[in-house]
Amino acid sequence: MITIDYQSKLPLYEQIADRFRTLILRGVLPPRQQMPSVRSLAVELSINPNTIQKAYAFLEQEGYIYPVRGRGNYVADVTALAEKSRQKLLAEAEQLILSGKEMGITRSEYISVIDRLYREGETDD
Amino acid sequence: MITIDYQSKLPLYEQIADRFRTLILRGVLPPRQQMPSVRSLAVELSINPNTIQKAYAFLEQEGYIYPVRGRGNYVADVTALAEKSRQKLLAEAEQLILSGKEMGITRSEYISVIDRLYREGETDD
Amino acid sequence: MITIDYQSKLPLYEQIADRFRTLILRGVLPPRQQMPSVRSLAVELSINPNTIQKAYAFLEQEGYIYPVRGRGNYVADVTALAEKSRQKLLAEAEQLILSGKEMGITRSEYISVIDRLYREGETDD
Amino acid sequence: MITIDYQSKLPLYEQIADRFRTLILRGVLPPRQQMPSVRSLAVELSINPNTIQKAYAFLEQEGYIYPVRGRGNYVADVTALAEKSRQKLLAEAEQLILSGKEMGITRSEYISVIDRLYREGETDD
DNA sequence: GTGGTCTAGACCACA
DNA sequence: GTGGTCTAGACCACA
Repeated sequence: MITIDYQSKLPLYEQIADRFRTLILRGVLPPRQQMPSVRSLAVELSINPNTIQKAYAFLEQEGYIYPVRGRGNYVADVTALAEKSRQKLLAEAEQLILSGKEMGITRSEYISVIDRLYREGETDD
Repeated sequence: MITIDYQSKLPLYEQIADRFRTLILRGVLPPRQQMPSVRSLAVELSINPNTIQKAYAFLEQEGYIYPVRGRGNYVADVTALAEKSRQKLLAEAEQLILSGKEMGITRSEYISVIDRLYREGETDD
Repeated sequence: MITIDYQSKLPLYEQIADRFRTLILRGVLPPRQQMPSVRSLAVELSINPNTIQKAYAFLEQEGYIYPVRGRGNYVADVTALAEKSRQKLLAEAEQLILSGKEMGITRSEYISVIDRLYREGETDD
Repeated sequence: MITIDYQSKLPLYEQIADRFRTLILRGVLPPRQQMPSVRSLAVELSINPNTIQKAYAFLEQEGYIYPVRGRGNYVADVTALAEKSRQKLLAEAEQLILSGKEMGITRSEYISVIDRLYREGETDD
């Protein structure tokens, strides 16, 4: 479920938090589901429990999970967060596309990238 | 020409290198133009010459600038680098768009963003 | 393992990087082995940690070592680099031999040097 | 006769001295021939006369040229130097070949390089 | 404990 | 004046 890339420039705790954010936003981990315990995950990934703790602290602070005294952490209801995350992605894409425009990437190039990514038999639109 | 954001998580030398990369790729700093001297820029930005030095070392290593003994650093011919940078931007955009797709952003949403950014009287395509 | 020549014209960081390159290419430092920490090596060689840092930064950039967050630097798998290094040595030898030819060194002189160096009971060929 | 490579890591004065050493050792500039004047060469190469001066100072100190008060610099008789230079080249080649041996370059590889370089219709041996 | 960033400041080679 | 190297030392993030 969680994989660590030791070559990555991202710190471990951020990699872990990122991964959980995605899993939660996509509903793979649904609301009210229990998160793996800090210790079990630390063992599973062979990393320091402090690092897991730090990732969970961020997730809690952002509203992705909530702790239950003596029982562990649980996935929160993230409907609001999902919308916020969507907006953030769109804003980032806009920035990137603008940079590309300045580097000479044309409208058609972007359109064809989008068409390619949205093809594959799906009808997201 | 160069501004420093002390709030940013990016190290100073990287901010400086990033900024110069953009200026060079966009042709604001054309090939063979002399770069500001390490010391003058250090004074101008009120940061340590070592930090400028480090930024310049990266730019040199990446092929954006070249040193001339006893005279300073000069902007290199970056046609090849520009193409590489374009590819990188497209790849990043692809990643971002894919994430957006997973978060429920539709094809039309992306298309309308692109249309908006490419309108403005220009005919890049 | 590492020695510094203060008479040399080569900067310290380059001497250190050179030495490690050799040790790694020859397999004395095998892949995945931990490198001495920046600080311990600085103490051992009585030079500034920044200088070691610089040497390590080069080695990393060249692919000889890789950093692991919070744990230190480790020797990379350098099979590809070894081949590249071999090619470089051959090219340098070619240049040198050509210069020698121009200075009147004969084919037999070179052959006898090679025979002497490759004798010693070994059968590299 | 002399070309400057501004990309080279070698300082200009060393490039110039190197080039003259080669020309003198090969007899292109024979003993007692006058060297180009410092000023004329500086103009021709568009570099600072101090740099030429420095190159000539090294050449004089090594015995390749000698100054005649009020008349300029002249090529010295370099028979002895040629032998010394030959020895140096052989020693360097030996070092390089040894390194190559350690990197797995075989005797045959070296032999074939030498054969290739000494073929070309010449009979240096 | 590990590396990464940065400052202040010195000293040097080169042109 | 130009960059390059190095020291001493501080401070920080990460594991």
